Amino acid sequence: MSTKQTKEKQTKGKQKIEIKKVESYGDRMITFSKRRSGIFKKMNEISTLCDVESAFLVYSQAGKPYSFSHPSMNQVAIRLNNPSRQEPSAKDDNKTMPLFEAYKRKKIEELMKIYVERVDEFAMLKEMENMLMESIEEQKLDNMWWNIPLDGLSMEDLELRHQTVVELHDTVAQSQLGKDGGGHCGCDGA
Amino acid sequence: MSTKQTKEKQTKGKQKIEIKKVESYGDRMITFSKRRSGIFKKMNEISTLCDVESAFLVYSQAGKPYSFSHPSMNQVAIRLNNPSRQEPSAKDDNKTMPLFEAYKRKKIEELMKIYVERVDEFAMLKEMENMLMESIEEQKLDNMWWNIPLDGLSMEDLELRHQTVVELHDTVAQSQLGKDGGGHCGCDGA
DNA sequence: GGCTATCGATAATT
DNA sequence: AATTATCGATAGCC
Repeated sequence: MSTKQTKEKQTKGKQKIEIKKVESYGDRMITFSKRRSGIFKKMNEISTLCDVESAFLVYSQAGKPYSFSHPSMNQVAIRLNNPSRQEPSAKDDNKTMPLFEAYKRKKIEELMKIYVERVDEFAMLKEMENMLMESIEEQKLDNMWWNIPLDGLSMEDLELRHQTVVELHDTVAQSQLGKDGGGHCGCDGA
Repeated sequence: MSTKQTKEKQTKGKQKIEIKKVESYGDRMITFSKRRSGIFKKMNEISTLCDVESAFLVYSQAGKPYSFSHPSMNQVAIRLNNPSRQEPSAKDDNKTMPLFEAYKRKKIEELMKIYVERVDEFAMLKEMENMLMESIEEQKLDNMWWNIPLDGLSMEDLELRHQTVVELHDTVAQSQLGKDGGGHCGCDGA
């Protein structure tokens, strides 16, 4: 490596930046992507080095959740599917959306509550629940997912949850029709 | 760079380490403390630079939680979703709760993934779907609310959807069970 | 908790 | 996405 001569730098390298919102949408996405990776890596490192459980969540403006958790490394970045179409903030960056979103979520929460109650009446739910809990015993969830408040849930989350309820409902209903009802509730203990 | 060591360095500086559990308890605590600070800082930076919500949670082995969450509109959403604790003051210390909710939500994401898979394994969904469609054909299932993008929805639309869902499930429940909901399982805790 | 040398992360550039 | 040069984070020490 002795081609000294004109040591013109190819790049300025990393320059110091002010910590404030990156105005350019494209640059912001690039920064987000890179730093997200960096934080994932650091999360993994601190979890391993220090033998601790850790979780890291980022919600993009679109409500798209990225998450990391160490004890279950199988999913470094859970990405619930995204319509991936128009971007809400390429030019428009005001803060009215969050408020509206929050209000919508509240409404949806009410909706889900009633919805789930209806499904709950099918009563075979417990069977599913048991199967579920077996599958994820390590998670030690003391709350059923449908009892957990939906604050901040993205539309994608909601749709997925709803879809699951529908599927569950379908399955339960079929089992009741095709065979015996087995109409015991048994929804007591966790 | 060059392999000359004429000058005595005061320290060896940062040395490369293998990413595995730090065996010494004291060192592990130091590493934990330092890196935790570093991650907090990076979380704050990515939140500011990229205008996203973020949360970071670590449970030490002793079960002590350390958490970070970027403020901003998260508070608003939480408050809207918890009418019982509504307060105009933004000084509230409920920073931890949203974080816990976020952590739970992340767990739920994992759970849901497995859950959906399990339910899917039952594989009789399609058939039931058809029956469902027949039962409530008049409800126009192809307009089910979860298929409609909620972006520009008005509150009136939401109410309408809400009502539709309730009616839909009443109908389904009655057609399958021949009875309206009177008592249910008591699974719906707080 | 602070310091220093070095490693690792990343802004700028291709 | 890949490279480079620099900045920022931190291992080792006190």
